[in-house]
Amino acid sequence: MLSTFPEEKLDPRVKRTRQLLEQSFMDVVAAKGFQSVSVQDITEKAGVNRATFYAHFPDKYALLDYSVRHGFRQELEKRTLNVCTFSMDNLRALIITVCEFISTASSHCNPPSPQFESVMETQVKAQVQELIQNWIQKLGTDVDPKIASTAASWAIYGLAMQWSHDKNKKRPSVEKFTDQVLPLIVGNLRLMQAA
Amino acid sequence: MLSTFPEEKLDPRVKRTRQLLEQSFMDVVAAKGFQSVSVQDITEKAGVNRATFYAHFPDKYALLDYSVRHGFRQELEKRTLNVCTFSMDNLRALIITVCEFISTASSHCNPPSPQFESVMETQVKAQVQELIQNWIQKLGTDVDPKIASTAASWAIYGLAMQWSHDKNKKRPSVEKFTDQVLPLIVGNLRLMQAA
DNA sequence: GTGAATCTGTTGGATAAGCAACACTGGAGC
DNA sequence: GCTCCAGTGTTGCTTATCCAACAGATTCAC
Repeated sequence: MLSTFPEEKLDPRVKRTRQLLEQSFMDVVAAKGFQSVSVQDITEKAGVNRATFYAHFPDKYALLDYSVRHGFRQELEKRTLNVCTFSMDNLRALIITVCEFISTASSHCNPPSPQFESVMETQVKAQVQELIQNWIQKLGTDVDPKIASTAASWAIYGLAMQWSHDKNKKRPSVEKFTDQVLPLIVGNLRLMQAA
Repeated sequence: MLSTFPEEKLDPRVKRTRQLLEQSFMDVVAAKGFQSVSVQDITEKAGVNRATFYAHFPDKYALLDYSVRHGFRQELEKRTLNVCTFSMDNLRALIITVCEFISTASSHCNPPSPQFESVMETQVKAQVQELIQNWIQKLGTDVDPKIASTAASWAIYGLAMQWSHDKNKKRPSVEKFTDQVLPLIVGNLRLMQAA
């Protein structure tokens, strides 16, 4: 469930440590790129013991996973998309969120890394799919939630990816782009009646 | 000694906790003033257990003490005044530092509190005195370091206080004010030959 | 005044984080 | 090939922090 948060009633020390590691991770990845970053770099900058890192994550890939998942979830929370039902506005907001997240996230990894991009794709798509599936289920239509949400999440991610990697100086704003592709996604969902 | 820092080789957890408490303390004092702030307010905002607070400070007054002392020391470090010898420029920088510290610090306590002002006066004067005494000793003049530094620190604090509480719209800039009072302080020190 | 509520310090036991070692791996330079 | 070096995981023990509970103290409403 996307709306359940097992990390709310957590030992403050744990929350603190994860937050320090996450922040440090983003900083140091922005500075050196993901590949050349070591666990030592991360823990040193975070002021956290290296052994403590391994008590939380098996390796730096797990931290990458966690950071992306957590970061995107926070973006959803910011716009309360994690606790809402389907509407045209919410779908629109979701697409914008994905576009902006991909755009800022990939610019925060220098040099860019395939690992990084891959993890981002997996995590973001999974959460988008889960969210949309939840929307559909609450609507109670005859559309298969699993199928439709999968199609939509892939489509959204693909489009967002294309937009965020568009180097053309005439690239439309997120809002313009989203309004352009919105009908397409709705078509995927076949939920016109609920808009 | 002002240039010794017993808090450098400290358990990271201790450093972290103090920093969290200090930051939280400043935030919450800015919001509610010093008097009406409770230890609970501070620890809650800091995400630190209340029992941990008492492991570091006997009460909120001790934290006030620590915060002011530490805050002013950091301002000195920023300008490397803690590791230098006497010069006209350094004395000038010191006076400016005191003016600005008093000014910003008292504006960060709403409503203003006599307790707060009193602690600030004690801590700042003590550090200024210690620093100037150190300067004089390294010069090796025939001026009594203790006497001269005491006079100077009181004078500087008094002047800085007057400047920072000056509500007149024609109040001079810190630099102008400092240049105006600088000869006066140098007179106190009788160190003209070293300028 | 009386009770309710809130804040204060303090305690004992549970748990996370720190630290200093260790053996191991993989790459760089020679 | 070889050594050297830097990074990786892992471990046993120490220490700081958390937590729930406690008995006063203070404040406030009534």
